[in-house]
Amino acid sequence: MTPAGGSQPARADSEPVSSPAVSATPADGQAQNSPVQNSQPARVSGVQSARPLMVDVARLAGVSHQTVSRVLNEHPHVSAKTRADVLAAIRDLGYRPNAAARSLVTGRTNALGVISVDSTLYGPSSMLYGLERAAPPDYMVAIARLDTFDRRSLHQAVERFLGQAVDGIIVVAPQTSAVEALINLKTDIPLVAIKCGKDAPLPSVTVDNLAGAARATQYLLDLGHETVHHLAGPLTWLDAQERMDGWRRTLAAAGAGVPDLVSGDWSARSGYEMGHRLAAMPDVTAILAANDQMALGLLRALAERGRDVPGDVSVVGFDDIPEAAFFPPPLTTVRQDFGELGTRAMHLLMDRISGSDQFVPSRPIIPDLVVRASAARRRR
Amino acid sequence: MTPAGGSQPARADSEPVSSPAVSATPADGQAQNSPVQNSQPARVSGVQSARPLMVDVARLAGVSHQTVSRVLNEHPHVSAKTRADVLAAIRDLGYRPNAAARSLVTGRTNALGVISVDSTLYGPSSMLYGLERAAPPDYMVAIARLDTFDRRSLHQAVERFLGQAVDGIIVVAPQTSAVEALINLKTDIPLVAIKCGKDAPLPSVTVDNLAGAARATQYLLDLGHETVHHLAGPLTWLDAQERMDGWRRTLAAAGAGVPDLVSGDWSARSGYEMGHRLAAMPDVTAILAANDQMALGLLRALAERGRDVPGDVSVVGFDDIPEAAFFPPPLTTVRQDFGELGTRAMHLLMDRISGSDQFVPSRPIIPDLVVRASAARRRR
DNA sequence: TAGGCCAATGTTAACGCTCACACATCACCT
DNA sequence: AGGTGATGTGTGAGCGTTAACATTGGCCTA
Repeated sequence: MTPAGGSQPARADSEPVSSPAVSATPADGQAQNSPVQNSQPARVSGVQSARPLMVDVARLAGVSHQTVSRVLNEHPHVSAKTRADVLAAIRDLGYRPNAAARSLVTGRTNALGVISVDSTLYGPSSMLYGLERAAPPDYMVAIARLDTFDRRSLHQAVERFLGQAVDGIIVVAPQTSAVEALINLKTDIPLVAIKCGKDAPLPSVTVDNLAGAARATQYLLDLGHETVHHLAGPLTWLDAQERMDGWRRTLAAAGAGVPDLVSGDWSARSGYEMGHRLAAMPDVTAILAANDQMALGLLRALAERGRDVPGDVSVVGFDDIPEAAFFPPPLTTVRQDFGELGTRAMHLLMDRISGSDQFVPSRPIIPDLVVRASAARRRR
Repeated sequence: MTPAGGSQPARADSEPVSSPAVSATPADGQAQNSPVQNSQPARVSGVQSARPLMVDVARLAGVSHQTVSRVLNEHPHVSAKTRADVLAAIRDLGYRPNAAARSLVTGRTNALGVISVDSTLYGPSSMLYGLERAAPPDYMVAIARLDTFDRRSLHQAVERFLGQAVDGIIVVAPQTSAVEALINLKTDIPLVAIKCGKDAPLPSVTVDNLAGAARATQYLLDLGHETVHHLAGPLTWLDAQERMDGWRRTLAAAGAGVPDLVSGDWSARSGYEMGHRLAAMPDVTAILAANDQMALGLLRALAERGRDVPGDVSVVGFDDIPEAAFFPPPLTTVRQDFGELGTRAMHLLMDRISGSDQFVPSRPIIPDLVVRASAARRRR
C-alpha cells in the first residue's frame, strides 16, 4: 500500500542543511506519513500543501505555539504587538485550529444537539429555527428528528449525540411519552426540554397552552356562544392535552356545557374529516381548533356543508401560522412566540453548560389572541 | 438480540472449568501491570466516576486497547470470542469512545453541515427534513441558516463549518447570488449544492422547475385559456427564475401572448397584494402562482373581488404543501419531491466524502402536476 | 540595592484514540 | 524441514491542541 518499504527514512533525512521553512519537527512523520491527500489538486505554489498547524503560525510569528494558543483563546498577558503578529501570521497562513485536538484536551466540543419530532409541522419547524438563531455563533447545532417519541428512540437519539460528544442537548418534547422517557434518562451532560409541560421535573421552557386555550374559549363565550366545541390535537401530545384542559376548564368555570371532544392529528386533512362531523351537528356555533392547519380543514368542511363562517359558526385556531391571515375567512387564532421560546431554551442550556446548576423554572410564555374574521357574535 | 452473532457460544462456554470472567483482575491488575499507569492518583479501584477509557475496557476484557479499537472499528482478524468479551466489557462499563480523540487521528468527524436560507418556508424546511433523514445514522447533521445569501455570509457559514471540521457541506442554494458565491469558493472538503440551477458547474442536484412550470402552463392552455398570467416568486431566486422561464417559453411556443410579470416574495401576503392587482384586470382568466402560499393569498384576493375560482379564473400553484388540498378551492399544483431531492444530495455528498471524485451531474427531478379543483375549462 | 511581584513568554506533559508495525501462532504448501 | 501466508494480538508513536508549570526580565517598593 504505502510506497515506502518500511524502514526509517527519518534518519537518512536528517540533513541539518534543510531549510527550516519546511518543518522543524522530525520531517519523517510529516512528509511520508501524513495523510496522502493527493485528492487535493495540487494547491498553492508552496510545498505547504497540508493544513498549517499552530506551530507553523508560531514559527512565522516568531513565538511559541503556546503564545498562539493564548491569542486564539483570548488569554490575558499577551502583549499587543505579539497578538498582532500572531493574528497576522494566522491570516497569512489561513490557519484554522483543529477542533478535534482542542476538544480532546478541553473536553468541550462547542456543539449541541436538538432532538425534535419528525415532521414539517409549523411548530417544530419554527422551534428549530428559533433555536438555531439563538445559538452562540461559535456553536454548532446538530439536529436529530424522531419518528416516534418512545423511550427507545429517544434514548437512541441521545446516545447518538453523546457519541458525538455534544456539550448539551435540547429536546423538543411535546409528547407525554417523551416526558416520561426524559425523566428517567440520566445524562452526564446538560439537557433542557421545550414544551414538556410545566410540571415536569426538568429544566425546561414551556408555553402556557392552558392560558391560550382559555383565552380563546372565553373570547368565544363572550361573543355570546352558549358553549364552544373543541377540535383537539392528538392527545398523546401535551400541547393537545393542555389546550383541551384550558378549553374544558373555561367552559366549566362559565357554567357552560362541555360537548364531546373531537380530535385530529394536527393535519388539515383530519380537521376536514372531523369538521364534517361537527358541521353535521346543528347546535355547533363555535369551535376552537387546536391548531391552524386543522382549522383550515375545518373551514373547508363547514363551507362544503353550507355553514357560513363566522355567520353560522365561529372558528378560532391555534399557532398563527403565516397563512392564517389568508384563510377563508382570515383566522382568529392564538399566537405562540416560538422565537422567544427558542431563545429562552438556548439561554437555559448555555447557563447549564457553563456550570450554573441552578434550576430556575422559567415562567411559561403566555400566548396572544390574534383577532381576525373567523369568529363573530352569535347570531340569534 | 441474540448474542450469538454466528459464533458458537456453546462451545466457548463448555470450555475449561475455571471461569476467567471473574479473575479478570480488577485489583491485581493494578499491582502487576503497574508499569502502565501509576501516574493516575488513586481513583482506580472502586469509584470509577470518570468516564471509562478504552484501556479500562481492555483491562476488563483481558486484551490490549488496540484489540478493543479493532472491535469498535470492525476490523477483520479478531476472533469471535475476543470480540464477544470486548463487547461485553464495553456494555458493562458503559464505555463510549471519545469522538474528539478519534477525529484527531483519523481526520474525520462524521459530521456534516447544511447551509440553508433563513426561513420557515415549506421548501427549505422540507429539504432539511429530507436531508436529515437521508443522512447515515452515524453522521451528525449540523445546520446553519443564512439571512441573506451574499458572498460574505456564505463564506462565513462555510468557515464556521470548516472550523468545526465537518466532513462535508450541503448548500441549499436557491438564489442566484448563492450560486455565484459558491462557484468561486474553494473548500478543501466536499461540497454539494441543491437547487443551484442545472447549469452551475458544481456537484449538485436540482428540480426541473422549468418542466414543472411548463407543464402547469400547458395544462391551463389546454383548458382553453388564451393565455396564462404568472405570479412569480422573487427573481433573486433561481426557482422563481426557472419557473418564470418555463411559463414564458410555453406561452411563446403556443403562440400565446405573454402578459406582464407580477412577482411576490413567496408569502401569502404578497400573493394577496399582487392578487388584488391581477383581480382588477378583467382579461385575466388563468394564473400560475410560483408557490402555494402565494396562491392562497391570490385566492383570497380573487374572492374579495368577487371573481370565482375556477369559474372566472383558474389558479395553479407550485409545491403542493400539505394544506393545498384544503384551500378554497382545493389547489391544483405542481409537486416537488423534496424527500428524493434530499436523498440524492446526501448520496452525492457521501460518495464524494468516500473518495469517488467523479462529477456525475444527476438528472434533475421532474415535478408532478397534482390536479385538484382550482383550475377549470375556460368559461366562454 | 535587594527583594518581590507580575506581565509576558517558553517548555513539557497530557488528552484518548488509531495507525503502522512487530510478533506469535497455526495451517498449508513445496 | 523450511518457507510462506493468513490470522490474531500487543507495542509504541503520534494526531494538534491546551493546561500546568517554569522562566525571564522589568518595575516597584522598602
